Amino acid sequence: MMQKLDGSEDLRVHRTRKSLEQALIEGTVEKGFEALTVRDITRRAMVNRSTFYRHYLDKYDLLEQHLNAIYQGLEEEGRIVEEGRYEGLIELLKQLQQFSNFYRLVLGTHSDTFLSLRFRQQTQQHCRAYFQQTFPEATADPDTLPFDLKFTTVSSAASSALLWWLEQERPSTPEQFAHWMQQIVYDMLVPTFKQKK
Amino acid sequence: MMQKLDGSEDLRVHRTRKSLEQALIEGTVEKGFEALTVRDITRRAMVNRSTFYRHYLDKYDLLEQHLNAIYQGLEEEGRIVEEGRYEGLIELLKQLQQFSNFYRLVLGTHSDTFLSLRFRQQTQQHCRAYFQQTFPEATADPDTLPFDLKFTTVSSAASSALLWWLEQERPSTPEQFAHWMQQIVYDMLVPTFKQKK
DNA sequence: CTCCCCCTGTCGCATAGGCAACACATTCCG
DNA sequence: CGGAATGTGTTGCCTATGCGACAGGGGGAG
Repeated sequence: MMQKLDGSEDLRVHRTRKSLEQALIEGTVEKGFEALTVRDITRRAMVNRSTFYRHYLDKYDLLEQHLNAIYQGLEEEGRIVEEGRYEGLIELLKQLQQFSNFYRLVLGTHSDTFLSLRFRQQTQQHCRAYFQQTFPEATADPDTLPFDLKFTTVSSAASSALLWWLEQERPSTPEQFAHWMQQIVYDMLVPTFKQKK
Repeated sequence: MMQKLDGSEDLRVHRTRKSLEQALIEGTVEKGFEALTVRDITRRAMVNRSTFYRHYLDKYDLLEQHLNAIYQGLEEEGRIVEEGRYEGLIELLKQLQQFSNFYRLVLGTHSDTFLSLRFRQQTQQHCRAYFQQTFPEATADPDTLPFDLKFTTVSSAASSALLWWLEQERPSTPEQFAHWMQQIVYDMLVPTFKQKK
């Protein structure tokens, strides 16, 4: 068996997954997510179809895992709220910007209902994890505003901000926008939690 | 042993070679061919360095094989001179156009001497093979203009035309330019060979 | 209805490619 | 000068991936 538990993957694995994600994005832009078949994806990625199934259950699973991966930088770099430290967020924005065609499809109002639903779920889930990690004390404390309430409003605001940014004609740089997002989130959180220190 | 002699490669082989060619092109554009190391190429291609050496002797070999591959469509599709049949040429032009940064470096007057020399050699070699195949009778016939003379002038003209096209600010479409090239080559060849029929 | 075509998942076997280590050359810096 | 750092080629072993075949499942046209 010998499961690899450390983060260092075999280079082949890394390359295969990246190719498939790339092919998913391009294919979705070209003919839409629902019309896209596993064969389409693997042909484009130059990966054998059987290999696809060694990594993913189906195209939905691929999408989900890809969206998960998008956020990992955020969690690793962390600490949006602290001074000037949001490299993770900037990485995320760069990824979104690079394939903005795709993510506009995923996020946008005209999107496939499945896709947009899934994306919002992912967004919320990751925001939740992030905030629980950043403010562990807030989760349990009954005196403050209910954690779930605060979390819901913040992640909703963040989603809207992202969507707004993606749909701009000439979007500002990831760095600039990251700064704005940081400010928004900061302003929302400070009144609730900051004074406790 | 069991050498694969048919054209159908293992998908992995195809993918690996494509990745390495792509990395060569991008790397050359970014930091120049001479400054580029094998490590650079393999890192960018997400291919292990040892795998590189299973396919190529060194970066020069990679370049040479890549340039060879570029022309294969020409030889397979063939028949530039015949009516409207130059799909191979169009494919070639599309490739050149897609990475015109790179090929301008390779072809251009300011290019690295090794690169430009190698490219011109390749061009001549493929032109020669092509013409020998298209006009097999001309090679031996002592009555016509010497084959080598004709071939030299034609391939030189073709190289200049290609370079001209690559250096245009707003180049015409591959289809349009292919048509022009066909006309040039046709006009050069017809007086010599066509009347023999 | 059947036939045909393309899709999905899954399998066993063959192999290309990853990894780690090697000797050796080179540059560069104290 | 000497050694750290980085590059080139090469090797042996292990494994992810390709290939081909399979059963099963829609749909579309006769």
